[in-house]
Amino acid sequence: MPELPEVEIIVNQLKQKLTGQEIMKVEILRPSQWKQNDPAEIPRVLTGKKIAAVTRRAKFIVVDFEDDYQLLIHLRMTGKLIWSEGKPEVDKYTRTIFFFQRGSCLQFNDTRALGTLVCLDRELKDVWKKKIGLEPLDKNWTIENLIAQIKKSKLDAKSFLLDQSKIAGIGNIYASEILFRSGIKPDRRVFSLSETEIHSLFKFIPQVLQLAIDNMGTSLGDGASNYRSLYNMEGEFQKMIMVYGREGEACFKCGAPIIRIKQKGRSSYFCEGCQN
DNA sequence: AGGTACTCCTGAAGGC
DNA sequence: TGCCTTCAGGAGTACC
Repeated sequence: MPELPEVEIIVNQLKQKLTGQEIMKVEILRPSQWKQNDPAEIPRVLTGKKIAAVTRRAKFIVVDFEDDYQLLIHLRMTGKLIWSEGKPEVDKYTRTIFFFQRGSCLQFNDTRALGTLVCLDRELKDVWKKKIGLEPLDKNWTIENLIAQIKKSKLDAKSFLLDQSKIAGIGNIYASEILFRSGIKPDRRVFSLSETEIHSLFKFIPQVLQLAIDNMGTSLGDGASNYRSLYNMEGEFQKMIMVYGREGEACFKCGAPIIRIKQKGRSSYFCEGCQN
């Protein structure tokens, strides 16, 4: 499942390929994944548009066009972007294909089809960004901003980390990994955290995410949800996972069995010995 | 307005 | 073997 590190890697690769490119054709094989738009209109709207920039905000891939239109791609669970210099290798999970100059193309594949694509006009572009919280790898990641978010929340630590309106980009894998390294149990209410614990979060949130980027992301799980880069490369960070998916196995730090609990229908993994 | 439950979707895995 | 149910997850929506 792509989270901030995986999306960051894909965006950095997309920048190289897409900046300055012009869309020649769009083929939509699964219209339902285009939100807020009439999918039938999309090929006409996007054809001829030139790409000015590709960026990331939270887990969104943001494609800005020279005419101020904006394309948002969210990979959710199983979305993948695949680059081809020639003809695309279409399979049953190919949902939309973007064709560019010189015969290259970008395929959006998505097994579970939960990913979303949105085309926004000049009025709607960037409006959605107001709902997104702090970017852990940006300049606005300060202890003051984090404390401000924590003080007004009644959420438990795990739900807090997953809430994109508070902190941007963390998903289920990195939430458990961050809390383990911070020594905080996932069901702790954030307002009960000590100053030291808040400082741990402040430090480990960007540290874990950056470490995952440096290790090319996390490729975990079954074939369908397994992350791959734009060029179909696996990540390495799964080798550095401490708790996620390790229920019943021994904690690498203290040897106690890793515990799994459910919070809001999602699994959280932690070590009872190492997290308070 | 912050927090919660439900919904979308499909392959894998488990039960009988 | 095969059919059935359950599970996995992010985020938008409706609702309190």
